[in-house]
Amino acid sequence: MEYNFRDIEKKWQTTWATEQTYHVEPNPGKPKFYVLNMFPYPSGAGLHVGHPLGYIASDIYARYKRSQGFNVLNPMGYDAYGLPAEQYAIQTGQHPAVTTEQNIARYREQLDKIGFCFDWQREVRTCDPKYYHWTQWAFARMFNSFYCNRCQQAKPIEHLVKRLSERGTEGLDVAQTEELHFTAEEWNAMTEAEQLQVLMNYRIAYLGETMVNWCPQLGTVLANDEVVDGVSERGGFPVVQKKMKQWCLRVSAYAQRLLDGLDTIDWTDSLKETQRNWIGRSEGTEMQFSVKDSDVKFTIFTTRADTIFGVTFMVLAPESELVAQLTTEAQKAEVEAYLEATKKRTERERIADRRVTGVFSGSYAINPFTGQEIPVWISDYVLAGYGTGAIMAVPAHDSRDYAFARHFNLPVIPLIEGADVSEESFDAKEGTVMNSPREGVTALDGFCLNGLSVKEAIAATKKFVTEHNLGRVKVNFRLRDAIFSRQRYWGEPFPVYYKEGQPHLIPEECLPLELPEVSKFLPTETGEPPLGNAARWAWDEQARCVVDNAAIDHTRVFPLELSTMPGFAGSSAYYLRYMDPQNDQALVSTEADAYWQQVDLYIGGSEHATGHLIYSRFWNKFLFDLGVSCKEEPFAKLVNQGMIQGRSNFVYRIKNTNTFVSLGLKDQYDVTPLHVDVNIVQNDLLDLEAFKAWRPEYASAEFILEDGKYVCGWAVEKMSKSMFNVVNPDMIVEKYGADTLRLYEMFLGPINQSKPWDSNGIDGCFRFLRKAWGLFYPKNAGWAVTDEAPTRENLKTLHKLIKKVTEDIEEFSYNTAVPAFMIAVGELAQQKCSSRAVLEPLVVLLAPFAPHICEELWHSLGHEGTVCDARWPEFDEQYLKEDSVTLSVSFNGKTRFTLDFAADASKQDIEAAALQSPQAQKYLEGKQVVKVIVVPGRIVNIVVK
RNA sequence: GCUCGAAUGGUGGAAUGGUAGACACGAAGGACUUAAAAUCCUUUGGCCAGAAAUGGCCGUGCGAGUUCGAGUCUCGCUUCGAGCACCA
Repeated sequence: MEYNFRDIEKKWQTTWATEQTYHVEPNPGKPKFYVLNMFPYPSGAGLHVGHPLGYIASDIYARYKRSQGFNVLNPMGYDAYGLPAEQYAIQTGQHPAVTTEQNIARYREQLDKIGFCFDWQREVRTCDPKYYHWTQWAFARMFNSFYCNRCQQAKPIEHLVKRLSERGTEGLDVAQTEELHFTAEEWNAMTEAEQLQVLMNYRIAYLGETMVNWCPQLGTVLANDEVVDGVSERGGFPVVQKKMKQWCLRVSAYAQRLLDGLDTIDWTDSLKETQRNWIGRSEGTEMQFSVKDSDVKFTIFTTRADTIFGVTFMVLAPESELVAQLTTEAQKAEVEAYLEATKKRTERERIADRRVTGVFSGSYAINPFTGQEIPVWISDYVLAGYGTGAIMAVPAHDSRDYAFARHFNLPVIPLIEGADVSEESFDAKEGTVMNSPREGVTALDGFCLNGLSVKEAIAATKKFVTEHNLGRVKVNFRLRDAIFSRQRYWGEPFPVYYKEGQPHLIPEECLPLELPEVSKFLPTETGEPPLGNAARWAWDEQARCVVDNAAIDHTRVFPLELSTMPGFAGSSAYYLRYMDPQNDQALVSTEADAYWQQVDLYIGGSEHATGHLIYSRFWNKFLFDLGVSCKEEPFAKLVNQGMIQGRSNFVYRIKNTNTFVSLGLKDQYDVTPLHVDVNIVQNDLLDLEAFKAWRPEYASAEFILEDGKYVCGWAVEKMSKSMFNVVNPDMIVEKYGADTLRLYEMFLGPINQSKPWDSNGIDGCFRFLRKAWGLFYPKNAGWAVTDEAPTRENLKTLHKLIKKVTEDIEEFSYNTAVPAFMIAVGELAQQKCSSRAVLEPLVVLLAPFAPHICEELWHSLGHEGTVCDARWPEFDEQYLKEDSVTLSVSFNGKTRFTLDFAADASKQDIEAAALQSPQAQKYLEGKQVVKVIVVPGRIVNIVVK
């Protein structure tokens, strides 16, 4: 019987769907295993062969775990909010919900064809009100929480309110936007609106006036990770800095926990490193400087407190509030001109053009250690958002300060013995300190660092600064709070309305607050976000429902928030929702969460390292603090699948003709390489007829062939329509079947490695499946499996395979597991094995990789149910033992010949036999044996002189 | 600039410090066939010697080192990829 993959795959996909084979429920009697893929954004282009790579890898693992007796949760859903659908809506007027729905249907159809064991009953969509109910709910909880630094935990805002009313900010150690100081009396004297305003300083979800990345073309703000090289990640439009009132999430409060948590999870080092970079912990010192002839004092942050004696100027960020305070009358005009000029430069220009710019403020700071006067400058190389927005500049030991000092002719004082600072600064934190203080300079309390190493000097300075109350030791993080508003339509609405200028939450029981219909998806004439076009977008506080805008009276009916949430909102806790997707009382029930706990295996791309993977860790930690999630980290193990790149093909057209020349001959002509659709090229040979039919202008094409063939050139590029190198999984499935596609995607290379899609090798996987099928249904014969006892050889092949496949799956080394199957099937075919005792375990082993064919064979073997529930075979060491072993014999490390020994031969026996073997005599002639190394089972190395 | 990772035939890629190139593709030759497709068999890192069996030498980006023995470990480079980047 032929291997008819079309019938087989259709049959089992239908059966799995109708019988809900992969639906799971918590089962306390069984250990759980939670496998998760990063859910896709359903784009209009559909899936290409790169998308399923991770899904197949996790599907194999899920099926394997199920076979091992685990209750496996393997859900799938859609990250359905996003810019492309909205941009498309703006262009076509099509409602994003409609296009999203269509795209999802297409994705589902494509996914179904590949035979995944997803539990579709648990599907979630971020744009579904039943889903975003809980996104809004989490936001509301963040709004109503603050972060206590002392207990390192989020707490209800009422606790803070109570404390403020009792003791004010005295001794308060909480995460905050800026350090406020007031007494209990002052707090109690505030109006409600004033109190609410103050609380914004502490809330985990807060409305903050911050510099944001504003993208005029997209009409929205973007998060830092959505801006790449100064342009928007989506669309590549310019991004400018703009001060706006925005919802923010106080992610920075969790910086230390986000950093520490990395040590507890099984992620790749490179990904952890990326997150460590992004969090950017830096331990340093804050020091206070007073200003000459002024009451103003300001604080700077430095990691090199030891260089205090080398400070020759101070620098303020242009946006710093100190600029106004420190600019003298004489410098005012110049400073203002400079501020104006910097404002105009976009971030991109600043990155592209790093010329040194700056202006003198006119003021002088006083070095607290020496009393020396130091000029205060303003320059955009100092960032307002990091540290205190002010620095002490030590040109001798900081390259940026050095560049600035050289440009404006400021003095450079070297502080490290032997450091040559005539050409460049000496930035390394090493060497022996000198000039600290210089001769003739007296330092406060006789403080002296000379002769110490840099490390010692840093420690000594920190101690001194703390003791003399000149500042404090401080840890700074680069991680910024996440900007959480987007001026877009297609996103989760905020459950917020504005009363007396202050945001108020709509009550939790009124959630979800559904996204309203709008007349158009563009910003309003007055520049408000698209939700400003909604006619019915106001909150009636008494009726507790959404009403027409016309009803707004600011006493009972109030306007609702017009921004929506960003893309990462919906994807931050979806793994929790999968545990309990239908629950309308809670994001996830305590029971469901207690059973499924956390994701055991998460598979997805590393491009989310500083976006989704940070946000969802933050989000989950917050929910952990609330007691909603029982685990602090959401994803115990993470495997990054590599990107599948495109493999483009080229034809070479002779210039000004319609003649195409084959690759090998192209150098003889003046040619233009042109992309050609990879789907009409096979093994780099062009299908000439298909090419002529591909485009009208090629209908009359002529060819110069080599050996009667047209050979195309190729290159690895991004998979994209414009390169004509997109390979669609449905086409592969149509031609070879899903099982072949699955095997081939795994066979292509290590899962975590980026690699080009090359359809050339796919035949090998198809042939393998046909061969495997042939063991059960040989050609020109019926069913071949018998109850015959397996031979020792059969069992050896089988157990070798069990061992290899089990190990490979555990290590995600699928690309080596597939060849193991090929070898085993080859061996069994040669052995003419028909024994059920061997073939049945083979089916179970192969099932995770090629579920359809294995399901069919499993049923042919007379079983019910699904092959995934069959017990995973265990290997038995005894079958792997050999009667004899072949050892290679080498002389001075160079292998010369092999010898067979009994499996239990002793080292001495092996050594003696090797030395006495006739083959060895040739190499021993005239030589002296120095020593013999015997590694049992491996090698005999004879060292001769 | 800093951090992390990679480099092996024509191609994708295998190799607990122990016979480098598994397996697959491609290529060449052969069988079957009227023919083609499909299938099966053989060869396939390079160079040299030989009629052949076979034998020899060289080979894992480059240069050192450790070791009886290095693709694998250490150090120094080169190239490519990824992340961060005026973060004080």
